[in-house]
Amino acid sequence: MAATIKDVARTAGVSTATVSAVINESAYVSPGLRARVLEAVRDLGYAPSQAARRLRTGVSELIAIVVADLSNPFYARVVCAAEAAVAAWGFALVVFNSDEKPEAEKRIISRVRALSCEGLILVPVGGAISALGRDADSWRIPTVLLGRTLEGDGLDAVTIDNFAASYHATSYLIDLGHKRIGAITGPRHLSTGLARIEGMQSAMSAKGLTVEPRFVRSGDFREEVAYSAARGLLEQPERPTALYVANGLMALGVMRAIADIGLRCPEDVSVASTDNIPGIRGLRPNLTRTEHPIVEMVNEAVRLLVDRMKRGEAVEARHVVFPSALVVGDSCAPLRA
Amino acid sequence: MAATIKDVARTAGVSTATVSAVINESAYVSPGLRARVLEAVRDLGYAPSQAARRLRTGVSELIAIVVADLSNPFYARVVCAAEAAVAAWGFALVVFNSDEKPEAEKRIISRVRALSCEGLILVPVGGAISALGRDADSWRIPTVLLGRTLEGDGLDAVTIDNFAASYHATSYLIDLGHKRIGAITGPRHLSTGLARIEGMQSAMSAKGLTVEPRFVRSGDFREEVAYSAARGLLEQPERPTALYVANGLMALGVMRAIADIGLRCPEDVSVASTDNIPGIRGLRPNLTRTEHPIVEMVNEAVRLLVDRMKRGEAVEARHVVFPSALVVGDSCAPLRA
DNA sequence: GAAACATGCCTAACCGTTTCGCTGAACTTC
DNA sequence: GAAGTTCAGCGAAACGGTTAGGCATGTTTC
Repeated sequence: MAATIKDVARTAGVSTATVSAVINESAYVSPGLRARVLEAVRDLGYAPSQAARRLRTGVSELIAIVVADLSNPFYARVVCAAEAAVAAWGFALVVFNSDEKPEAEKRIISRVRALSCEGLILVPVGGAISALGRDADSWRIPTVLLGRTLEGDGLDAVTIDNFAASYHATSYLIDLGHKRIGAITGPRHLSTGLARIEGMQSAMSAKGLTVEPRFVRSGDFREEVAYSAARGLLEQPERPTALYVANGLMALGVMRAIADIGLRCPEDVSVASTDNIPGIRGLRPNLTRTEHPIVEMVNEAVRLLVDRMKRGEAVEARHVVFPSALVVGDSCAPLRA
Repeated sequence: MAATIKDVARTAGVSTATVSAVINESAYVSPGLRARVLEAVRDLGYAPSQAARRLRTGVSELIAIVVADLSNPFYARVVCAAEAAVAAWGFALVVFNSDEKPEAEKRIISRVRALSCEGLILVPVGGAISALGRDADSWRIPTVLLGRTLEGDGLDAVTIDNFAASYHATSYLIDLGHKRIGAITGPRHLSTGLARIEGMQSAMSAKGLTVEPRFVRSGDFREEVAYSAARGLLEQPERPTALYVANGLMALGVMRAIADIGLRCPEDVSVASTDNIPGIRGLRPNLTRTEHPIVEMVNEAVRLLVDRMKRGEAVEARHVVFPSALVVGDSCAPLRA
């Protein structure tokens, strides 16, 4: 078995209290003993049992993150950033994938509670609210929503301005002279999906244009469906001259579809999209897209979460919105007369 | 504070042992008492403390994964697959990123132990052995190595045949007539890095060719260094006509470098690489590469790990090697005379 | 020089479970 | 009806830490 504090105490010839004091630097210990203790710790490869410490002090050093689609490189980056952010606060990160399934999300959240995680970072898919427990008596794990919001939840949230992101990307296409602009959207039932649709439509009507339904296909934020949708869209007799794609993963599919059909980007069709995933920089042409400050978002989310963990339900729910920046590549060309 | 098992016992007028028996269904309890206990549980809103349970039973339902570079989409996929595999066995996954730093890896491993994770999936960077404790008396967490191996560790491992992968990719280039073949390699101190170098060299010498040192640059398996290395390599007065790149992330950088220099792939330079990351399919030209069966590998790793957790050190260390498949794209062209 | 205080470490109680061994009652068996 | 068997339920000892309180020392203060 692993070494315990008693083994260390015995080896160093001191009491467990002294070992504890050395480990936690919670009391003065003379240099001599201190050195002996540290040596014993090293020799035995001792690491304090988190379970015991938690039982006594009430702190588990676990924060859970539940993402909606771990196979999406965007969320993989989120997890990467979260691991770093959480580690900086002294926590370890438990990762779950709800795979966009509300039932899975519910199951996961009760599991998170059973594991006595101290906090929860949640990219919600919709099944969450009831699972989190809105009843007054049932205890809620401190939670921060990431990327997407829920209606009337009273939870802290960190998002980006999705409306502005798609508005800008679409405006950019319009300013290049495009009028027949199509879209591969995300699901309407997600706050991100909806806001990006609305942002695009707003940009269009602001310039007196309309979005033709036949130029719009709804995707699921994943690559394969977007690929087929793009093929369907672009193989019509009359096709849009530009496309707004609601996320990066779908943009990969769209670019592949364009190439497979034998069209050229940007000569035949301009493409702009939202969100940043690794691999998108490898695309040729270089995709014009709005990028999200993932690391900053996640850091802020963890900051809010840790604060909430400390202060409990006392504080009002906070909602931090990050701006996204338009990164101009060469996937968009002016409309040819 | 939350109710404890003692509160429940007192309320129901039974002992804590009985409450425990009811909760866990670990022993027969007469219907009458059982009902009283359940009622008390409901009234008090009692939920067992996982921490106490963990301390007592030693089961944490936690498996840790430590990857060498979480920002590499390849490992992000590994984590994704691991989450699913581990969940299927009833565990939750704690994710750590050693960021290719041996000291970080050491620190993380003692943390894994402190969290009383029951198993460890490790993509080692080298600092691991001592941290895992090779002394007979110090307790080792059940561990399976993934992707990379360590010398004489006696640990279970799941890898791919890196030698064969680079051998095949290189042979493919040679068969197209290329003779001046360059390489962007991984670090020699990693088993993957070394095996891929050796596989390439073997393929070359098997066909009577030699690898010219000036055509080789060593990378770090990341994009940026590979980008610069490729520029350096290809901007020489005399440049290689084909390039073997030791992983997918570096391939993204290389393709970007080729485009930025103004060369064309495959007309001016052919490229083949190893390993699969999402986003690589979006590349144009479509990259010729060897792909790894990530999901199968990870599933096998988890299977080995769970088995090891059950059987202890009794079993001999097992090493499972997966083959990789050459996926031919259009990033390689026959050498022009 | 005795009282008061500071220092440095130890002893032991406690956190909330699970679980082993035990008790006494009820039920068989001859 | 005494001895042996079951069996539901209990008491208490772990599990591995933290920490309040205590106890020898050594040092200051009048």
